[in-house]
Amino acid sequence: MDDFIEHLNRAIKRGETIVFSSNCEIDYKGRAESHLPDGDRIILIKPDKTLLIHQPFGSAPVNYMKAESEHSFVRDGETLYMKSENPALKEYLSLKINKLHFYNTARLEDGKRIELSGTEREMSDYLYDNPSVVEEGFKPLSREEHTRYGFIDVFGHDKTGTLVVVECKRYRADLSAVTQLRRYVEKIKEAKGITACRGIIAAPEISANALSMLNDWGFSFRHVHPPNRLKRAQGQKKIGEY
Amino acid sequence: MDDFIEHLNRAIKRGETIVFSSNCEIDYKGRAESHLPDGDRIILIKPDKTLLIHQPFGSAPVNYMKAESEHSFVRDGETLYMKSENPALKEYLSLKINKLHFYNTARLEDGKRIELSGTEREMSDYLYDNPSVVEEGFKPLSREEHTRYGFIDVFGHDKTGTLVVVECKRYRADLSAVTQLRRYVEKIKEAKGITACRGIIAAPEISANALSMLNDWGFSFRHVHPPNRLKRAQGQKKIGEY
DNA sequence: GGGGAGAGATGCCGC
DNA sequence: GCGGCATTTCTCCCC
Repeated sequence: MDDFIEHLNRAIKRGETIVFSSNCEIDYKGRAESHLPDGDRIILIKPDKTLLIHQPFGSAPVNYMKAESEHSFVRDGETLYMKSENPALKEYLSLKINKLHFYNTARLEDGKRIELSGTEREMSDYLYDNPSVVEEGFKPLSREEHTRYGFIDVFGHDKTGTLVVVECKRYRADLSAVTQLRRYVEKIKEAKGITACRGIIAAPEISANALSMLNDWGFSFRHVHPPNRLKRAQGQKKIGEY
Repeated sequence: MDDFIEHLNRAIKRGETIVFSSNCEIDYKGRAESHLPDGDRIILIKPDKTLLIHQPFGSAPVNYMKAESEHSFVRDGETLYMKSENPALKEYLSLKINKLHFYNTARLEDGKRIELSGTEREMSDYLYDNPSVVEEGFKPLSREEHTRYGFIDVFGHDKTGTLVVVECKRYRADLSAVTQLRRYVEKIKEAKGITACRGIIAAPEISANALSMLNDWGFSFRHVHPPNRLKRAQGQKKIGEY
């Protein structure tokens, strides 16, 4: 066991990535507090000292520690533990390893960042560049306009000169999207000292309750889909072509 | 390579958990669209057919597929791919494996669920059971009261009989917490046909802008910490005791 | 580092 | 399934 401990602690120090699977129990204390009784899990320690613990189901880690934490394998009698702490964040985690199923360490290198398309940001760019999609005669003035009470996706005026706030959602707009829009419209009215300012939600869908709230407050809904405009290298295979 | 493909495809079918590391390129198309150039990553396939792909930094997976997806290893000439699809969600992912660093498969069993303490729910329970923490003379009427415009954490009346809506936040309350509170207060006034209803944010902290907005609307802030009341088995070691 | 908001958010609970 | 919302949210961007 001591050789194993020594090997893994050295791998951590070297900045290697460590994956192992074990039957374990987990205690965590920090922003919240948790206990997880024994079961089989996958544990991942990254070079940036992020720790992730996954159960064999679900997308989200059941426990984790943020980057810049400190991890070490220690023994207490015949029992093996992995202890993690992040003193700066006052977060602590203890993993009691009942049985080790497998482990691997490797020096991994990855300097690339994901290119993502179909975001809300692209949607507001699209509306800024194609204002008639919002409505005939719409003239955009700014994107991502920052106010002290939040920032506005697209801001402009309609064909009559009335100011318009557009809030984009890439999926279904909900109640909070409507209250968010309302907050911006009120703030614009206050800041400009005017009483007329329209509000528009631009999204592919809106929930029934959100639509009803939207109508109550005199705002309107515009059916818009987020664009997909990911540029791929010439000749590269597209998904589904295999 | 064919033996490897056969081995992993069988492991998937058997409901084993698969972890491997490789230099790879990733394309995804579904709710959004993404491309990630070559780099070293960790890939995890769970028995519930969740797929997670991690770069050697950060907490969140760079790409993933939800549970109930279909995964298979295939070769195209001398190149190895892992393809995933979720027809129901119209999501597709392709992983081109340039070099395999290591892999493991194992049958993992875990029926336990995490016990978590320090949540907002516990905080509203605490205020419901200890109303004087909200303010002297506060009488709670309900918790998690569901309205068509959202549900209210704690609802009651003060010592003068005026209705009170309490919105809890386990960490720092922000602008959206205040607009959320406002939505409830307005809805209560409308539903009950009254003009007097107070609003209180109960949280350990509140941002300066949120506090200013809170004051603008005549609401108030109550400094409250979320309780930590995780019950541990008698005699079990607490964290930090090692 | 705080503030504000999006996310391919995920997960939970209620209807 | 949708709806509404918390999350040890995480991540990004801007001040």
